[in-house]
Amino acid sequence: MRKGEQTRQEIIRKAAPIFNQKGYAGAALSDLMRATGLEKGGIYRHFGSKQELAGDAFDYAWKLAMDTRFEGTEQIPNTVNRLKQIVRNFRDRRAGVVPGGCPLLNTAIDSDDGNPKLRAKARQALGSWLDRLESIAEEGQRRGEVRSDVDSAKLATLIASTLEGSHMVSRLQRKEEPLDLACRHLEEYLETEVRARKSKARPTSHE
Amino acid sequence: MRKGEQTRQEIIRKAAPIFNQKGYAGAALSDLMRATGLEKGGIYRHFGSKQELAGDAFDYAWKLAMDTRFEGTEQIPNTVNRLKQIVRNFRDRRAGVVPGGCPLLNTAIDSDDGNPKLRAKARQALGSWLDRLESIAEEGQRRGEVRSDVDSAKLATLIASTLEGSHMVSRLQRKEEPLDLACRHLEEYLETEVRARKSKARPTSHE
DNA sequence: GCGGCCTGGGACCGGTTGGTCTCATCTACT
DNA sequence: AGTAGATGAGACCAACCGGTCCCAGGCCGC
Repeated sequence: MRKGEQTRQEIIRKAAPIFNQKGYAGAALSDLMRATGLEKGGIYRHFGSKQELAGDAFDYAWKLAMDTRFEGTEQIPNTVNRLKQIVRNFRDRRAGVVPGGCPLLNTAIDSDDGNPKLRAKARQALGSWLDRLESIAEEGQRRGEVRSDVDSAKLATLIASTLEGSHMVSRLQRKEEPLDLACRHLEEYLETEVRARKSKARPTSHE
Repeated sequence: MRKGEQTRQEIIRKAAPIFNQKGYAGAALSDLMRATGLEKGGIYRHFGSKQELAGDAFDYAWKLAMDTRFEGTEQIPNTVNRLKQIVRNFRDRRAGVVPGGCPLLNTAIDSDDGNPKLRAKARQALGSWLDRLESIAEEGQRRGEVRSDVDSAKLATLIASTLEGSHMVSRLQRKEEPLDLACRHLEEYLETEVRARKSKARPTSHE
């Protein structure tokens, strides 16, 4: 049972960039065969359908993206600084991740009309991302680092939306500026509208 | 020569939603045949290839989107108010436009890897949008309605990025909130960081 | 090291793809 | 009204689509 699972993972790894770049309909079995070096039968031994493989490939790509975006942020003590670092990670650590841009953005657009299974996965992925951002903001409120009048869920949505939108623009223009701009905008917003004013709140130790 | 052109436009009109919803690879000739009520030969009489039709369909969809987004804004005298109305239009006037969401967003993602012709069209479309926003901001600066330290090009990019990103999130979640949230965020930003303070500047007549 | 199961190759399948071509018909100009 | 050119139907095409299946060979537990 070992070798098979190994091959399965390898197929997912090799297939993920294909789906991420060409979309579900655009990624032909022949593309996946070339990328994996396997024949059709070899692939279909491990997956019931193209759809199933696409789903697993998305999960793989998204996990990688999430890990990268949150990498090295857990140990940042101040929650606002942590959010700022997550924003910066989104901008800076795009290398190493699955080629083709953000899997969430790609899959959301690709599956928006006519692929409910993949759409559900994208939706769930967005949810997991928002939840993580939201819980950081909530933690910040409990610790007095984030203003109490901030709506954590809305803040999370605003951050994700802004990053994804500017990511799309950056990719279309093939320049960093739009994404960089959005990051700086978010950082300033976090600093001026989210971070609690220094007051009677317990002194916050900076990063 | 008249009837032919008429049919051609009709094909574009009917094809645009198909391409916008299913993407280039996902839109099959058979889909276009069903939508137009024409046989393959009837379609190919007017277009040299699927690609050419897709290009024309995108142009049509984008023109419609732009017209809708700027509808009724030209006559707003104050440029900051005009920008705010454009933001609100993006949120409110999505009905009537080509189904499937923003053609720019869809085509940008769809063509990002492997369809240079469509990608160029998307890029150009983004450019035309940014230019229009930018020139409004510049007009505002000339008239003292927009702060002189605002970078018009960056402002345009920030607005477009934020709207597109939240539009994607709204479509994925199938709820208005994220887009509405982003709009309010942009409106507040325009009000507090872009609009010139009331000072010695000539008194601005409000909408 | 033997035996059985797991694995992957590749022929094969019906359907569909984007695209071409021919020809009857319809349109529009004179 | 006559006619020449514009138009659209639909048969046809090779290539390719996602998917199935069987069998030879490799892997692994005994």
